[in-house]
Amino acid sequence: MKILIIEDEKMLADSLRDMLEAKGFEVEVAYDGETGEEFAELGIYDLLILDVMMPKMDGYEVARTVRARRCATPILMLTARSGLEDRVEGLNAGADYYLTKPFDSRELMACINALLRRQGGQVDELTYGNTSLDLSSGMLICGEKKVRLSSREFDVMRLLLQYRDRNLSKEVLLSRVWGLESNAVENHVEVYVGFLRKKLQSIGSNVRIEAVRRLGYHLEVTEEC
Amino acid sequence: MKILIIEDEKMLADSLRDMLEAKGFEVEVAYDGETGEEFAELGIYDLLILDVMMPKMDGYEVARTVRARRCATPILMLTARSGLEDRVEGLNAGADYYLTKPFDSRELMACINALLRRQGGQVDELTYGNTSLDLSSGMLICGEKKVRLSSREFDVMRLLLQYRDRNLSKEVLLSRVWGLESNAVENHVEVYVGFLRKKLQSIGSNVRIEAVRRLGYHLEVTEEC
DNA sequence: TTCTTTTTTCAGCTTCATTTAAGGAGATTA
DNA sequence: TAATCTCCTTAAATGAAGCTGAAAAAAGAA
Repeated sequence: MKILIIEDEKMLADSLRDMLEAKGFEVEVAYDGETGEEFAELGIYDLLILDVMMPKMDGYEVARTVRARRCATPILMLTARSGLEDRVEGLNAGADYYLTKPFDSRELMACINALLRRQGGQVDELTYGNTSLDLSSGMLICGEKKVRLSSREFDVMRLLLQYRDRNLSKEVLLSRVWGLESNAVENHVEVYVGFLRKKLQSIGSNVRIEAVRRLGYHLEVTEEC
Repeated sequence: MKILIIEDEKMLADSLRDMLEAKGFEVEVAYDGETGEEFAELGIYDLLILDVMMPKMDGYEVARTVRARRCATPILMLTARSGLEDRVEGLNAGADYYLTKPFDSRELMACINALLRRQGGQVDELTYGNTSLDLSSGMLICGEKKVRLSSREFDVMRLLLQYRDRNLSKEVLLSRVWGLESNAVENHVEVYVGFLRKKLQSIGSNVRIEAVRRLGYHLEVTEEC
C-alpha cells in the first residue's frame, strides 16, 4: 500500500511518515502543493494525505486539479481549520474524508483503514496453499489459472476452506450444502468431491481433498520437493 | 440513487428523508437497528445513513453485522456522541464517514456526495473493454458506433458496469431496476439481458454478459487473438 | 386519433448443473 | 480366504435455469 503525504510543515510530514511506515505502508512525501499534485497524478498511490494550508497551491486546489485529471485516488484532508465552511469546501473539492488537527493517531489510522478498505475493491477470498476461492465471482484461482465453480461445487469448496484442517463429515456437508429437507444421499458428496478434485488439478493447485474413512473430508497441501 | 436511513428518532428521520427526497434521492427509513440491518443486507442501497444510539441494536453493531455479511454499501454514521473513542469505534466497525449531530445540511450533503462519488455516482461515463455507457445520453458507445438504450436497458447495463466483475443476481437486479414492490419476475431480467446482448453485438463490442447458473450475471471482455 | 417505441407476457426450446445408478478398487473385518 | 464396507469413477437421465422470438399491452410521440 503506497501513501503520498502532501504537507509543507516538514516536522509534521516527517512524523506522519514515520508513523505510517511503522504500520507497514510505503510512504512518499511532497513538501508543496505543486509537487504533490504532479506526484498524485502518477496514479500509483492508494491514498493521498493532503494538508489544506500550503503556500502557492492550497489543498483544495490540489484536490480539484487532481480530480479534474480523472485521478480517483482517495483523499484524506488534514487541517487546522475546523470551520464548517472548510469541511464543506474540502469535501466538495474532491476529498473523501476531512480530519481536523490536532488529530489522534488511532483516529487517523481508523480513517486510513476505512478509506483503504473501500479502495481494496472488497476482494473477499479464502486462501489455502497456492489456491484461493474468490467469494464474489465464485472462481477458484491458482496463480494465472482460474476455473469457474458451479453453485454446488462452490458451496462444498467454501465449507472445506472455512473449516480448514478440520474434518467435515458427509453428513455435515449434506445438511449444509443440500439442506436438511433434501433427499440427497452421500454419493452426492462423493461425486462433487470428485468434480472439485478434477478442477483443482486442472489449475495446478497444490491443495488436495483428503478422504478419511468414515470421518469425512479435509484439505491438505501437498509439499513439492 | 437509493438511500436507507436507520434512525429511531422519528422526527429526525423524517426530516432527513424529506430533505434527501427534495434533492432527488429515493429514500427508505428503518426505525430500529434490526429492521435496518435486514433492509441493508438486501444490498440494494447506494448508501446507509446510520444512527449510533438506538435501542436493542446500536449503530456499531448494525455496521459490524452488515459488513460481516459482506455487504459493501457505504455507511455514513450520524450521532450525538462526539468523543474520539466513538469516532474510532464507528470507523473500525465498518463506517465510511462519521458525522456529529447537530450537523449542517450542507455538510451532510457534501459527505453524501463524497461517498456516492466514490461509489460511481458522479461519473458521467462507465467504460469496460472497448465499450462505454454515456450516463447522460444513455448511449452505448463502441468506437464510431452507438446505440440508444431504453431506460430499463440503461438501468440494467449501468448496474452491470458499476459492479464490474462481480456477480449480480437476478434478485438484486430486479429490486434495483424494477423496485421491491414491483411484480416483475426473473424472466424480465433474462429478456433485458437478451436485448442488451443484441445491442452490444450490433455495435461490435467486445463485452459479453455472462450468465452463471444460480448466481446471476456479470460482464466479461472477450479476448481477440 | 394513429404510429412508434418500450415493456411485459408467454410458450417452447436449449443447455448444462445436478442427480441417479452401476461397477470397480482398496481397506477392513470375520 | 471371502465377505463387507467405504470411497471413487463414469456415464447417462433429469430437470431446472436460462434463452429466444413473437405477440400483447402499455406508454409516448406526432
